[in-house]
Amino acid sequence: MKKETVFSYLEQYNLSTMFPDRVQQAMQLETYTGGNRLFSQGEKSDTLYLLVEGKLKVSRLSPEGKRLILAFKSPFDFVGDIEYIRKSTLINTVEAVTTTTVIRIPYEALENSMTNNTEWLQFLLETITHKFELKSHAMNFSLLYAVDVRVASYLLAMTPNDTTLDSTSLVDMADLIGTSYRHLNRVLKQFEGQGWILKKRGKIIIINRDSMLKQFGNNIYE
Amino acid sequence: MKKETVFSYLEQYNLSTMFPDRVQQAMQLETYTGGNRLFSQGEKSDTLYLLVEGKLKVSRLSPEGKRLILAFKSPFDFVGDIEYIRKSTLINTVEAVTTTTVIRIPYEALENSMTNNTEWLQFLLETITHKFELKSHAMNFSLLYAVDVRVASYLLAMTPNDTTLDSTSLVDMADLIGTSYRHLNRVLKQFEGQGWILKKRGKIIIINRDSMLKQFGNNIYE
DNA sequence: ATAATAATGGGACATATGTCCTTTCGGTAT
DNA sequence: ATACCGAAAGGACATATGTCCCATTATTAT
Repeated sequence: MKKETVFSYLEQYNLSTMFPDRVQQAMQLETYTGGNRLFSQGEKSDTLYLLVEGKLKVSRLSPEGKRLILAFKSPFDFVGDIEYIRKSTLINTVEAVTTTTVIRIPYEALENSMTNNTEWLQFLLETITHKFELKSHAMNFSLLYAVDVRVASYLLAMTPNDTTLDSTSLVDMADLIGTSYRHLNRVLKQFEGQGWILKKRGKIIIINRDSMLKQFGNNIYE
Repeated sequence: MKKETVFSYLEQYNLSTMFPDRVQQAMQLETYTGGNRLFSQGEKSDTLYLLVEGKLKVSRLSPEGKRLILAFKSPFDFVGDIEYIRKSTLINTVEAVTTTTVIRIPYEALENSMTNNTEWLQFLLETITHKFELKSHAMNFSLLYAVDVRVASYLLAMTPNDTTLDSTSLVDMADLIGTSYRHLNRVLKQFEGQGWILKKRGKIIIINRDSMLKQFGNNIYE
């Protein structure tokens, strides 16, 4: 793999012209291996993260100790942006799922040069608005549909090209969907009975995508 | 009641200096009586609304025809902001609950003068980030807690000072909480049995706020 | 290979919630 | 007052989902 730099990543996303040199110099690449935390909920926040390689898991522990997985993030997503704007402590816990590279952008570097940069503000606005819509959609979806629909939706969404879903523990999947591990298992068993999927030691293979789509309609993407 | 003007409302919220005269002149006050729609989901969007008097109900119909109530809005909330930024069609339906006054701000008026106004962009950013957090919180809440907790939370949140909740139809309340009318009734009955509330012709009177708080803890505000 | 251990799957039961439909109640017209 | 009507409440039942715990399968150490 070629040696990437902050600059080359920024170029890749057409962001290199938006940040003045001074700001770019404050950015640092950092790599986390699977399972490691970038930060934990409740901590003080001083860095904006731009995910450029790998996959992140955003979760949150309720006061009762129940874990909710709020999102999986893929490259070009930001984390820490909400906290940056609201100047609040970190709301969620974020950990690397696979080996992951992020660009760390200290809030401090942004405060001086960027708070009056309209291009940057517009960019942030679009980013966060998009996040809001995703969240809205997720919420509507989970209020509207029962677990089986959500499971199907998840499976279809996570395998746009491929047919095999791996590296996702079922426990995480349950926490993302917002159900219990037990019930997820029940639903998957049922899907297997329908001949839609195959379960094999954690991996799930979609063997009849069309039937699932037919059964659960177009709910996946709205 | 004194005759309010766009300007006087803007003053009231410290917004008068942010908008140049030209933009302020494009703004119009409009009043809707209870039950009337400001707009419906799917329509083309060309106006930003700033709610200054009254109460709005934001709802959405799923493809299957099930209605979700997404929020009640009170003065100083915006509607149409997401659509403004994303340049999308209207996502939700918004109607007046009580007699309601809004300031209509045509997107067109903003496009010329405001897209490079950093104060405005920062303001919007904060507004939408706040919306995101509210939505996040609502979603976590409904994934985490069962209907009874949500009902209690709703009751407590809607009566910060007062002890009586009226003018909210139970049907709407059910749709907001994300449950069926039938089940809401069941839960309210149970609350009545506990001596926490009294139901009387649609109105609900909280008669034992402390017990409810004790039972359902601090979940209401996080 | 065998035993020990951890991860995964599933049975049994309790409960929460939804659907459908009937009953009750308060208001209104006659 | 009586009869009627629509809204609100509630009964009965089916189903979805959660909890607890035991069985099964894979993984590791010996």
